[in-house]
Amino acid sequence: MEDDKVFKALADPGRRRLLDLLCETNGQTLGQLCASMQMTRQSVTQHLGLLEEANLVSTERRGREKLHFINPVPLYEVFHRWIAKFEENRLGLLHDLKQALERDAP
Amino acid sequence: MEDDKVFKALADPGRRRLLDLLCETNGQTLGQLCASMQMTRQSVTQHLGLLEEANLVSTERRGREKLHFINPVPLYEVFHRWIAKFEENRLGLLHDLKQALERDAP
DNA sequence: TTGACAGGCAGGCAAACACCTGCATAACTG
DNA sequence: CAGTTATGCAGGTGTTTGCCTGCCTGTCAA
Repeated sequence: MEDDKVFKALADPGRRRLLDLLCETNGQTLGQLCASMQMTRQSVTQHLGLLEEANLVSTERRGREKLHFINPVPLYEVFHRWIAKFEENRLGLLHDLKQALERDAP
Repeated sequence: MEDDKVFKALADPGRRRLLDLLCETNGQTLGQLCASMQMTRQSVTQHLGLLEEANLVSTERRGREKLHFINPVPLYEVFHRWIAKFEENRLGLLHDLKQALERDAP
C-alpha cells in the first residue's frame, strides 16, 4: 500500500534528480533545490510534496525557510523486499525457462 | 536513460502484479495472465508491452500462443546502483542532518 | 514599519496514462 | 473446409500528471 507511493514517486526523472541533489547535499532549502532544477518553484514544490508523502524526504522549517532531508529507509525496505522475492525464485525461474524450452523441442 | 523505463514500468500496481504472477509461474501465456488480472486482455497486453520495453519480461511465440518470461536482471542492476549510491552517503547524510540541527540550536 | 525575500495556495492546460470497445489476423481442431 | 481459440491492431474516453501563471501569507532586515 505504501509501496505504491514509493514506486510512483520514483517514476519521475525530476523527483529522482531531487533525491540525487539531496544525496549530495542534504538539508537544502526549496530555493536551493530550485536553482538546480530548470522548472518553476511551484513544480519543484509539488514534486517534493510527493516525495514527502512517500516518506522519502522529511522537512523542517527554519524561519521562513524549509529544509529538506532525504530518508533512504523506505527505499531500502521496498527494494530489499523485491530483490529478495525475485532472488528467492531465481533458480526456479531458470528451471521454468528450461522446461518451457524443452516442451518446445523435446 | 533505460532506468526511466524500468521505474515507469514499476510505477503501476497492475504491472507489478504481472511480475509477481510471472515470478510464481514463469512462461505464462497472455491468456493465463489475463485470467488473474481483472481487466481486459487488451489492457494486459499494453502493460506487458511496457514491461517488455523496459526489458523486464521477454516473450516467445509458440504457435498461436505467446509465452512471457520474467527478466530480473534490470531490476538488480537499477536497484543495486541506487542502493549503492545512498548506502555510500549514508553516514554522510546522518552527519549533515546532525549539523543542520545543531545550526538551529547550538 | 516597509520593503525584499522564502514559501504556500488555487486554478488552468496539454500531454500521458489506463482502461475500454470493435474488428482483423493467425493457428489449432473437428 | 468451418469453427473455435489466442492474439494483434486501431481508435475512443475519462482521469491523472507535470507544468505553468497569478496571487496570498509569513519572515527578516534596514
